[in-house]
Amino acid sequence: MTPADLSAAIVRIIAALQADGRLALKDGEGQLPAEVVVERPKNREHGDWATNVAMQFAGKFGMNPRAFAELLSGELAKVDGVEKVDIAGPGFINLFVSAASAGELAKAIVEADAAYGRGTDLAGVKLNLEFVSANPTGPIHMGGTRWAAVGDSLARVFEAQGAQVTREYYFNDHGAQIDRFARSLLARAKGEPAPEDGYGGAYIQEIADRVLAETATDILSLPEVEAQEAFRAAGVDLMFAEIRESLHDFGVDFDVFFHENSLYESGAVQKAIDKLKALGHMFEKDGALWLRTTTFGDDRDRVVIKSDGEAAYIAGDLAYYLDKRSRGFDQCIYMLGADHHGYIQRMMAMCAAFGDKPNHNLEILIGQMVNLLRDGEPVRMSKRAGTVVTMEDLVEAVGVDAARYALARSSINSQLDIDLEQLQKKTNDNPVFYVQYAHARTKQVAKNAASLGVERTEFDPSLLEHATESELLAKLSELPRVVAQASEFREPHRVARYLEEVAGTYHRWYDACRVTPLSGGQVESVHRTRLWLNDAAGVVLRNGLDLLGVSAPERM
RNA sequence: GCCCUCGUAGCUCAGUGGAUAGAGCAAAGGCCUUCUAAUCCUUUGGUCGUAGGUUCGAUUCCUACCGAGGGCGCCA
Repeated sequence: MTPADLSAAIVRIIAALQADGRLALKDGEGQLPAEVVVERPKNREHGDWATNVAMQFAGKFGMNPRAFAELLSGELAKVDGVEKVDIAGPGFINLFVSAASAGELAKAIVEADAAYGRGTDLAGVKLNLEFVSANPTGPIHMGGTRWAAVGDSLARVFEAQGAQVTREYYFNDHGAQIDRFARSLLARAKGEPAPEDGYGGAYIQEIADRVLAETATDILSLPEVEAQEAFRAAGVDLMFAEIRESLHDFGVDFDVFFHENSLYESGAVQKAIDKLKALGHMFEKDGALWLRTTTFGDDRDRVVIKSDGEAAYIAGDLAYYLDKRSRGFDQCIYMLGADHHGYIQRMMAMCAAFGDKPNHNLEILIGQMVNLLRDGEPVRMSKRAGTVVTMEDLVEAVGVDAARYALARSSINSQLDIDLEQLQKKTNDNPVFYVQYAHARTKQVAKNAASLGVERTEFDPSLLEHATESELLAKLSELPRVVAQASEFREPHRVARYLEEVAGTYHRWYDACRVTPLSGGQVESVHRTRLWLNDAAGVVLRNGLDLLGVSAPERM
């Protein structure tokens, strides 16, 4: 009996009561949702599970919540595995299930193994998830690192719901930003200081040196313009290779690296503009070509082709969106930093102008900034001074697992403070180790069990009657719902928070219940049965860590 | 001025209408001749920014205000 089972039972009961006329929806009330919320009550004395379904739906049937609860509870009490049903307060229905029916879950999880926690909410959906997308002017900084961790984890969560996900990285290697990068390389190669608006830092020196070493011609003897172009071309390649390598080492591999320029070279930008013209959403003014985004809720119209004939940034976005759609993606999700929140309206307007559905075909997730601290003091970062803390710096300081976990365990709506000093000094206090240790413990317990002859040769769930076993089973039952919610709300941090709860519940169980008998003791049914529960906890911890891209070590 | 996000324990953060608001860290104390003590247990710690409103019920939804960060280009 899991909460999902109980929820389904309640839905069935309501349908049956409607069928035999004991319940009737009031006029004007639509149909009821397919599932009802069954949760662990905060106070365990209230029961194993509780639902507020009576308070929510009684009105729709023209009843008061208590009476509705009475009607439901009579039927619920007949459900197999339900031991007792209480009604409390304004109409809470509190359910008590037998240890045997609750314990069945342990075996089910072990047998489902990697499939436990997966769902079908997004079965058959083709999703495009674009994240990081930093231009190759330097290494990935903390902001990009956060999106790499969160984005990849979100992709994994979507995949766990059956979606076919393409991880995509959009970049540009031309333009003002890149010019600054190229000028900085050139200046450094000549031994000059970084340009006023350029980039500093050791990586500029490294790239400049490598460009000089790996290029046959003597770049520095070329005319200024040609030299800069040589540094741009070679420097971008080297920088981008480094970025890809950093991401790969971070456990994030993109399916598509999309080059903005390809949209211009293929004529896709012109096609997108033509399409919008045909739809009547373009107009000319002051020598420029505009998209009338105000028709679709933007607060001002947007220039697509500037009066000097050059394309504005949004021109690429128009074509890029159409390209994604033409590749068969029903949903295109963009993860952007808070400094891009002003894009949302124009992007949604663009989506609507093409006749698509904003917030469905196009979805934008805005993530807040990462603040770096050192001993509680903000670290001032400057691209020019080269004091930017990068993905590699973070990984070097705390390792991939701790870095990904620290970045993925908080809501993207919140600014995140990362204190390098603290993470370096107190790695043992990092929550990721708490979770990983719990997983390692399940493995070592299983190993010890095997060596002492405790095997999963029998399973008697009625023996899982200790309070900590009830708690552990209840917690393990939540994984499918947590993953589904993480997917629905685009919030992978829910998985991390859940794992911390699982780890705590597991540790408490471990403290109270032994899988192997004390020395000299006989191996009994309860030991063999508990091994199933131990292994089930291991499966849940491993599956959850997988969703975060964090390793599940066998021992620590 | 307008727009977005945030404001919850000393710190970092969970909690998108339910019962007595949680975790980790920090502080104080307690358990290893028994499967991993990176675990566990106890204690201390709160005007959920402020003020209204919506309702059976609000940390959660609405409004205003205060505070923090970000954004309001024919830049990319």
